[in-house]
Amino acid sequence: MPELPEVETIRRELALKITGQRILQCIPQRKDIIGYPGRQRFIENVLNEKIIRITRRAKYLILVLTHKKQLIFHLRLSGSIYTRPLSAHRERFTRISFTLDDYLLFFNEPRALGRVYVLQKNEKPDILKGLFTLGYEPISHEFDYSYFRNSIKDRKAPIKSLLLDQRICAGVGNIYSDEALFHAHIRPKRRAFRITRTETSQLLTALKKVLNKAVKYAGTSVGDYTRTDGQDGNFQKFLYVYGREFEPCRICGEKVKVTKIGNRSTRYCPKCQV
DNA sequence: CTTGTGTCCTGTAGGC
DNA sequence: TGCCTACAGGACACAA
Repeated sequence: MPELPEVETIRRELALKITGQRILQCIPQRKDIIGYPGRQRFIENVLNEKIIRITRRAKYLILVLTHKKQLIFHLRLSGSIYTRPLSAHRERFTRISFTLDDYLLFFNEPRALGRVYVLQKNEKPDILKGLFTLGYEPISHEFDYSYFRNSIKDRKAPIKSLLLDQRICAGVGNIYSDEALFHAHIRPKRRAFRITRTETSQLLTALKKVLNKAVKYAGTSVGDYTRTDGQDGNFQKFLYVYGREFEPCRICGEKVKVTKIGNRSTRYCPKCQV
């Protein structure tokens, strides 16, 4: 499940290889992989453009092309992006591939929910409105106490749901929301308006710490995520609750519990988190 | 506007 | 062994 740290890791690794490369060919293997525009226009817009730089916004990976076009990937649940030698063959779950000057670029997505988009300069299609309504990223300096406090203080939704809300915490997903709540000693079902100022500040710190550390360790490899070279990330060694249901809490030994919040499985320690 | 629920999609794990 | 169901996950549509 690629969240901010995983996408950032992919961005860094990809940037070293494909910055400056030209897109010579593009082969969508599944019609629904292209989110915008239609298949024909997508291919026309991308062909023969050069990759100027690679950026990231929340969980969106953005290749900035010549003419200020943007080639945007969203990996959703199980997407991965790889470079391969030009001689390589497409893989089982390759949904779209690009031939560059020196590499093939594969977008693999077993669940087929990931999408790729290409935008002309200043284009903001409705289908990508998630990208244009993002809040601040918790690792940014704009994501400070007053921003966070104001975003949650009058809300009665469970705090976990607000951490997953991309309009508030851009880039946070299921792994890091559970981990941050653990480190802040807050139960995920707590109604946001019941979180005290002190706890808000603990949660803010925990979010920043967990995400920065996960970036440093090249993300968390559980399930489908691997890096662009096929190596695993390393943050899974530092998980306290995610993926540890029924195991003893690393702090107090209590059995880690799992529950559902808004259809999302959620792990927490009933003793460490209040 | 807010909140909660269902849907998309498909491989895999678990039950029988 | 093999079939069936539930589940995982992020984003979004939709209802109340």
